[in-house]
Amino acid sequence: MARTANPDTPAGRKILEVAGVLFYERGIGAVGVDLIADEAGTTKKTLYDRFGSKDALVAAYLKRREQRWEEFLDEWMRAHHPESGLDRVLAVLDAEEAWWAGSRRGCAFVNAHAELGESDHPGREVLREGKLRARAKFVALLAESGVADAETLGARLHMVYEGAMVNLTVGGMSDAFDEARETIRVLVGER
Amino acid sequence: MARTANPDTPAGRKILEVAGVLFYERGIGAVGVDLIADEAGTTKKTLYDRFGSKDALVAAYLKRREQRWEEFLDEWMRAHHPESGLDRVLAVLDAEEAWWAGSRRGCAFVNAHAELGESDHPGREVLREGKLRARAKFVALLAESGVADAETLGARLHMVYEGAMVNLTVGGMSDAFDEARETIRVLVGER
DNA sequence: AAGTAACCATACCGGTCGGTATACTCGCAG
DNA sequence: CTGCGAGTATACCGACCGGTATGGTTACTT
Repeated sequence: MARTANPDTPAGRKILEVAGVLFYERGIGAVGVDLIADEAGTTKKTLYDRFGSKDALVAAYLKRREQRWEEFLDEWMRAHHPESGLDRVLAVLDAEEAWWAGSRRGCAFVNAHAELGESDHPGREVLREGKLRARAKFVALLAESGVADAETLGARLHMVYEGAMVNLTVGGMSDAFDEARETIRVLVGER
Repeated sequence: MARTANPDTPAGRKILEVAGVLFYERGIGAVGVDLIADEAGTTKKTLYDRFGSKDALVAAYLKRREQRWEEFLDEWMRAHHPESGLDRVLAVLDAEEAWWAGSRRGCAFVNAHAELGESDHPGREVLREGKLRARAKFVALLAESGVADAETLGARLHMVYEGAMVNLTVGGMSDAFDEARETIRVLVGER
């Protein structure tokens, strides 16, 4: 008797894939489990057999989203192989712009935070971890390039990066990422 | 026959006040009109007589929130009367920290954007305008102090400010505002 | 041959959602 | 005294919500 079901089956993967699109595009609360099951060509029964609850599916969606973004970023870095510390940081912004590709929905984690709030939802910890990992990525890129005080500078650059996302999506400022890149140039001290 | 009712009545004001707390604290989708009516000591009938629909009430909530924040900020400025351009900008961050006062729910506009998405909701324009006004505030504070290129610098500082909100609330980074103030000092060029 | 994991199909549950309907009271202005 | 705007109280509506129940079909394993 499997107390915690294994979601890694063909139907389970399809459900997670469909949920990934629907949750992000329409919001977590706005998408019902019936719709996800239908859209995935399966049934609610199977969804609950694989994931146990909607909350667990949401948590799986967030984890998967984080994982997919990191894979995307790694591949972007491999394809564009920026060399200087500054270029490597700026490449993260380029990758993020490409990652969204026109969607105005913004950061999935910020959106999820708005819907999950201060509850004890299993997905909440994923959000916090995701932002900490994003910050750590900036710090690591700077440290690899031998930048002094990478910790402090990385935190500042990450903050600019997060602000650009908000300004682009909520504020509709289409040049937010250009501004962010310029701001980062200033903070890194390029002249 | 009033096609668009006037919400500015005792019951209407009470409903808007209660909705302001509930929508922010629990999220727009998570709060039903029945709850708002109950909590306001009135009835759903009155709510619909005043506002016409939940969407309209949400839009009114967002407008009111924007207005209250600007009043709060003005009063904060009057009470603390910072003088230098830098101090005036930093005071906005101080005010924002005081404005939240411990809540981890984050920016009401960012949260609303997550729930309203790309629909044609009447509240969406309020969000975009709100962020533009926030940016304009930074620009104005710098321009008043005779800073050169206030437009560019103001946009950058505003971006840092928005990033700090995200990192504090979603990332749980409790020192986000301290980092933002330091980053702003660097960008303004204080030494 | 028996067991089991994975899956599909359908029906059902209690609860909540946004929104409407009906009918009544009160205070005030013409 | 009549009309009306503002308000209360309650009942109702169809739709949808997350979650469960029942039952049957494959296919692979032991």
